[in-house]
Amino acid sequence: MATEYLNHIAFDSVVFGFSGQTLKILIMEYHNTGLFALPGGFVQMDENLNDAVKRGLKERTGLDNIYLEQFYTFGDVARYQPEIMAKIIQANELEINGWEWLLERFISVAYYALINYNDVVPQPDALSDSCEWYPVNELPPLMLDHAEIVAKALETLRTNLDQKLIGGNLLPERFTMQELQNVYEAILDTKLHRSAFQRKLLASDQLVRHEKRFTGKAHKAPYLYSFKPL
Amino acid sequence: MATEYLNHIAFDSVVFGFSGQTLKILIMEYHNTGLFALPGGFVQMDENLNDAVKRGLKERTGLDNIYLEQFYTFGDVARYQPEIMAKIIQANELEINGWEWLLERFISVAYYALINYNDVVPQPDALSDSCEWYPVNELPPLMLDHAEIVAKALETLRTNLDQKLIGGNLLPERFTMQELQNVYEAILDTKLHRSAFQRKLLASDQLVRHEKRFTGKAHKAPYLYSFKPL
DNA sequence: TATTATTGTCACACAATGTTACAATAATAA
DNA sequence: TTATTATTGTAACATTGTGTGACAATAATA
Repeated sequence: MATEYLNHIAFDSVVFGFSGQTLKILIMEYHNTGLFALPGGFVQMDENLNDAVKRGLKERTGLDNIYLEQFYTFGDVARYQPEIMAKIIQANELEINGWEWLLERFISVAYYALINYNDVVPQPDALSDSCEWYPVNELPPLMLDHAEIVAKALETLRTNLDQKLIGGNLLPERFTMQELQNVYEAILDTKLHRSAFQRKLLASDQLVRHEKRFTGKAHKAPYLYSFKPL
Repeated sequence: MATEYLNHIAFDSVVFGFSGQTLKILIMEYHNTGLFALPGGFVQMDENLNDAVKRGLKERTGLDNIYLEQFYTFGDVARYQPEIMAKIIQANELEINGWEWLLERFISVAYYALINYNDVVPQPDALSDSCEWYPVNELPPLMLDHAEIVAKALETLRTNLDQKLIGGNLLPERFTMQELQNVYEAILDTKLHRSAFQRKLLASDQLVRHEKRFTGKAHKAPYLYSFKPL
């Protein structure tokens, strides 16, 4: 059991979703410990690192084909705090035998994922009570260096926003220009000019225009768009 | 001896230098094997990952305070090829006892470094014949996935070129605009327009202008510049 | 003193973006 | 049926950034 994973290597994932007007991420809480953490996991002996992360996300979200990007590897000695892992193991009333490898030092490769909020019912794992969405600026205190990991994920997401077609992965297949702008504004944490935003995205040749969406409100109905397939 | 390093974790560094008109990187060759590799190393039990990389670079270049950036972590199963490590150990006539940990699977965290070519006399280590500069587009065949690592380093370097003050780290303290443009052209592998390049860099407010450099040639002498300290 | 090669800078064209304005339109109210 | 309201799609203009070419300044040589 313990020996099927590569020692000293872990991964953590920052799973972004968009709901209401805010950017959210998935956070897990361990049984009876008050400890909050990013969903993560370990790499099997015969498994590619990237595949391990996909497997972990599938377990938490049920989704395949998730947009996923590796962004940094955290390897400070300060993240070695065996007391915390011991606490988690004890809170689950597990025999410490067979779990000693969890008490050693880990280097963690961090990924971020972008998913459609509505496609997912977050699933906790055996060690955790819950796996829930939290707005990025209302996170509970996170264990180890997980707050730093989230900060770096956000930073990377922002700098990648214009290059990779990030916006669409956080929305349903079809969306209005206003909805897309809301996603950009939530990620960048700034207001954008409606006119310039629309012009820029239409000129970028990434979008397909579809039918209008009639919401019943007393104003012009917006077109729906989708991202062109690669 | 073997137990002082974290198992399964390695690092590789792509060390960039600039000489003549070309971008070069440091490549090592192992004794009696014909194997070429990036300089790398392992992480001690009580050492930060970033510090391990700095230590490794210090051994190869003699330099402290190197500009260093982590860019990706390589974790495919395909990079597990114990025959190759066994060949290196045997070629050095070492007892296999005590080196078994080298025959296991490794995940490698990759960094790139930017250094002033003239400050360095590359030093091989105990296992290697040489540590030498190679132009980036005239590399020997590299072992494992090291060619892929170099490709990704170059890609990252290019996208980071305008944001981080990369240009200066590859040159002496003071340089001419033409020299700086040569660095940019070597990194991007394109020709740039002299006038636009000069205007852009002067407008970027990163440079300080110093005295002129008189070379003895029959034309106007260029100003010397340096990057403003952070 | 004229010549040569290179540098620093300007001028113009064109593209991208910030900013404002306005017509089109879906539902409601008169 | 028509006016009203809120929002959308797009055009217009200003500002900024970059591609391109031209030109005067200048360090050494003929």
